[in-house]
Amino acid sequence: MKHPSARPESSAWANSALGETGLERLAFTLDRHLSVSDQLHSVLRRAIVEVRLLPGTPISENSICRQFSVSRTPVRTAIQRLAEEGLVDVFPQLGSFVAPISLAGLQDSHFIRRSLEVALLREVAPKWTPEMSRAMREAVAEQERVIAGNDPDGFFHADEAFHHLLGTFAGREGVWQAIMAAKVTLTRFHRYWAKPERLPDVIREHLAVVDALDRGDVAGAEQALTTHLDMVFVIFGQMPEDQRRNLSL
Amino acid sequence: MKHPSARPESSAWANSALGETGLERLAFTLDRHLSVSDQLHSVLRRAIVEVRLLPGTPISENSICRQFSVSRTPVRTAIQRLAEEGLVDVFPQLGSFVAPISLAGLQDSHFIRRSLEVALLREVAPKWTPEMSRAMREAVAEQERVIAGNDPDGFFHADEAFHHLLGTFAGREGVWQAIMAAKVTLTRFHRYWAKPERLPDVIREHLAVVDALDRGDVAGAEQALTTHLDMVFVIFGQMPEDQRRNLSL
DNA sequence: CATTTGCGACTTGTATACAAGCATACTAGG
DNA sequence: CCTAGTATGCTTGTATACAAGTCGCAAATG
Repeated sequence: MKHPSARPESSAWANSALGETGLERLAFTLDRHLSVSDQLHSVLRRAIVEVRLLPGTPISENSICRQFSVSRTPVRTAIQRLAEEGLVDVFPQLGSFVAPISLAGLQDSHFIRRSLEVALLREVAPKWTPEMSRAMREAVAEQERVIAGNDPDGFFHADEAFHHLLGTFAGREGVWQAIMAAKVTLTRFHRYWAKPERLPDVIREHLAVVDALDRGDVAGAEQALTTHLDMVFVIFGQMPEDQRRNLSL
Repeated sequence: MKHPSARPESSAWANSALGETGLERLAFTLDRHLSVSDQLHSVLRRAIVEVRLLPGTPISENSICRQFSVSRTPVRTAIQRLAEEGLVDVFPQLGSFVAPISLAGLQDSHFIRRSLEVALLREVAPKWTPEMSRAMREAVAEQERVIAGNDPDGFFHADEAFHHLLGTFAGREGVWQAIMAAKVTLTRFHRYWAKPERLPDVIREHLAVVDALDRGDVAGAEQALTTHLDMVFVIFGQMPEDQRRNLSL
């Protein structure tokens, strides 16, 4: 057995064959005045979440050392943090690999995210104010602007900002951070298989939530938010077989 | 300024004055065949969660090195993991300290835990079976047995087992693990200020949930679970002022 | 006497060397 | 040709040395 985890033999290995580890694109000059491990953690995390590093890609400590001209210690620190977040699987004496996007993980991630966001919504609804409505509609407007610019990175950011407002309005920033941590797997999936043609629907679904809140229709808002979030499974169902193989299911 | 965090000048410092760091009781011979960092992480985590190490206690890497006769590397690894879990605050060039139990953290921890457990309950209720009922009542019976034996450690374990069943019945083990991670702050609080006289009430509240589920009364079960979990704030309100000072509020 | 300045003992961050295990490729033998 | 054993290069885990920053106390200075 190669190693305990199911590792896709797909393009991840091809990538690692031609380049160093598929990280050669991560050109990033780091500031030696700040913590090296923090910067490495940030760079690697973004690369994994944005699926520029496919699931199963080997993460060689030494390769990263050579690439950034630092010692193994801060690299190890960064990888250990990623492992703690569930983004990297470490197999002693074998290697470290970008964690797979499992169906089970996706379901757990979705369940937690949906439960917590609905709970936030229920807290916010009774205190709903016109200012909140304006702020959320502004966030949606920002999304529309970004769609026009064809900027996927910007859209994900704007989408996150919209949902973040729920946490802000509820006065529970800590809960939002927990949501962010839990929905990482979900985010990776969306980044991996996002369809631009769905973006207008996202806009509509977001507006449906705000409309219901404006009407004071708590149940309707909850329903709208739930169906919006559950769309990920519709998207998943539309994913062709060969695309699924790059995930571990 | 000593360091950026609010550190209580309470018994934590007294402890660190007389002993090494208050860790001298952590007599624990570790197995050199297993990962040293894993074992240290486990030992320290238990000590913090069970509040044998009070909030604010300094965690000196070198002290732990001397105590267990290992190098700083695995000690650092363990502490970094604890920092990632929010159990330790690390201040570069200053020191590492057992994280305070803040009121905000307590509220977030409670909110997440309650939201997720209620969500699990809603999933389980429609598929409720007599076998599930029996399993939960057995868990409660175990708690009653442990109460008689005056074993606080055992009670917390049995209590956790009861709630764990919800995750098991829902078939969402990953969600339960997230709950476990989120409710750490809550657990620390309960361990710090648990009153034996409340234990019979816990039994009753648990049974109320099971009774409602047996009746097919989903709303009632949800209500029972919510009030049970919300009891932590009643307990908090009963805590005398001088006891609160050991927490950072 | 009050203030400041420098020394020393701590802290965490980083660099490097060594130990131990696993997978693969190669070689010798059947 | 096939198989078994070995050698080599990889991986992570651990140990140790050094760098850089912070705090506190003590001594020197105004």
